[in-house]
Amino acid sequence: MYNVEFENNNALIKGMEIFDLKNTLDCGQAFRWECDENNRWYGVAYNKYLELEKLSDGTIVLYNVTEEDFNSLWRDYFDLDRDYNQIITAVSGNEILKTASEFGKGIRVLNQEPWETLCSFIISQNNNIKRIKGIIRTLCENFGEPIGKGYSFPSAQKIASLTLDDLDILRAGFRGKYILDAATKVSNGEIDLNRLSSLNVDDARQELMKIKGVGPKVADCALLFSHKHIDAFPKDVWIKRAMQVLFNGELPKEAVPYAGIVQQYIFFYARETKLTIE
DNA sequence: TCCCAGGCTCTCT
DNA sequence: AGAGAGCATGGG
Repeated sequence: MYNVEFENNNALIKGMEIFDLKNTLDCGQAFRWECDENNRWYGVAYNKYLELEKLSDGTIVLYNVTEEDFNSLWRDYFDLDRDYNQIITAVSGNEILKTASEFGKGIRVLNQEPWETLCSFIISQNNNIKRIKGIIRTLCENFGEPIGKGYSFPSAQKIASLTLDDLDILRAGFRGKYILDAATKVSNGEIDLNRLSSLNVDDARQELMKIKGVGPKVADCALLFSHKHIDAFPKDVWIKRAMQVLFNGELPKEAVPYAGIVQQYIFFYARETKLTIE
């Protein structure tokens, strides 16, 4: 499927056909990756700074990573061991899914840090991606720790120690109180994020919805993007529109086993083609 | 200027 | 259970 070579402190991923950096890192599932003028992506995840790049021969280079970090962190973060070709083939029995998945081919669903993901998607509600990124950047710059050319995402404990006034700097509006409630419940153990991947998706969703400002959409994003629940299917305004226009409101049966992955293809397809109801 | 954004809470039927 | 207003703020 792919193989990895370690050379000069870099990890070279070869033969990884399905891995488009832009479509993966800038498709709205993560908000903190940036690309420099040399087409090199950089960011922080799980308190580690990383730079990465796709070479012209298709090799993906992760710069300055140990074999240990690659195997214990980045391999899972980038979902490298999932066979996306198999999924695309399986859903292509439906013509529209074939089109959407070919269009978004190269997207990988990341396995992100649970608290960061939950907090980020709380911020995302009734908001646009540009402003979501701005709020999260301000949050990290003010309350996280510098790492490389970036910042760590502040822990739930750290945020729980702040007041609503402290969060004014974020300009997050009504979401401020939701961020604090989430931080409090996560840091005092009322919600155990590490347990969610072992629960069924409905129980896990209910657990997250104990937090103020967390409804089904935000919960499903957290479950899909940081708890390996590919059976979660977040329904935002784009997906609702696309489902109506493309599928008459019902997800094709081919997609059900891979609902979360397919959701990303549909979301990407809908946004990139500026899908509207006509 | 106005409408909208990876929604949710609260209230009223 | 379901519908609808209100919400903070800034992007387009």
